[in-house]
Amino acid sequence: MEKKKRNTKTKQLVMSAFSKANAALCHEDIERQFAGQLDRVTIYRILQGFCDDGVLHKISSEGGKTYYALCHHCTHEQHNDEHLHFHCLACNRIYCLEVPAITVPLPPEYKVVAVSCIVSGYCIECSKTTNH
Amino acid sequence: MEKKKRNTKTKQLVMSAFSKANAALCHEDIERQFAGQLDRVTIYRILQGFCDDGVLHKISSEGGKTYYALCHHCTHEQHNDEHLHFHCLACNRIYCLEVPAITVPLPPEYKVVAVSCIVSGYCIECSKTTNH
DNA sequence: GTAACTGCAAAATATTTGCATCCTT
DNA sequence: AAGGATGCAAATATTTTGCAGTTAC
Repeated sequence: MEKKKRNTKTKQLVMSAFSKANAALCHEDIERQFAGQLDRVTIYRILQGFCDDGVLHKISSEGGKTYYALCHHCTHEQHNDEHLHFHCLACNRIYCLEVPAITVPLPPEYKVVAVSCIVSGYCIECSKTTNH
Repeated sequence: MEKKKRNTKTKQLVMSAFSKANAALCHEDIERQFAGQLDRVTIYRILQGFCDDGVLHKISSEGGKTYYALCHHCTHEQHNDEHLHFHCLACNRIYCLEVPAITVPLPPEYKVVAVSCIVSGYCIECSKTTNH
């Protein structure tokens, strides 16, 4: 039997950060944003809990850091993580790309379960304002 | 000016592990393989050094662990990390795929610098022997 | 001989666990 | 009231830094 989850003020705070951010956030981001307000350990647990609920999904950045992003297309049963992520090297934001999932041309003997993909470069806004 | 690197016995040991493995290895893998022989800190430094030299490249697995793999197509100047990696969920090996780099269909305003991609599933060997 | 490399100690970070208390339902 | 959630302390794990002794060149 699964634990019944509760809708606490603390969770709402964390969720609000994601709603506003419109980008993936890491533990450190949350901790900084709610410094003095939220305990470090609680944040770990809430982030993990949201992942278990299918509300957030984990993204391991190229640098090895773990980020979390809202799941817009995921359900509790099925994580739809096939979508790509973009990491802007200028503004350093990581967010989900709304492009169709890529298909990798592999020999048919392979059984593909998931594809995790991060494109890095310069996002639309940063391409305009910087000279990359 | 760049530091002159030396070809030490310790580095040769670590390199031999990669040559034999034919797969990506993490710090823990190396540490286990040479337990009592090599210092943990030395391994960290050698792995980082090999990356700086362009001999190894880093792979951040979906689980957030950092793996290292031999660069067969990379030079010191240019890391060719665009190639994909495969993570077998049965034998747990991570290795480079020899398939052409994927192209992600993004709006032209994006400037793409690199693509990091891990396909997970069941490799050819494990697809045969297990019933996935 | 010189400078890079190594190993040990220790510091700095990051993550997890236990438990008493608090708060949602 | 019951049980999940939180905060604090502490344990554990991971990575980095400093430094003295060692070794490749």
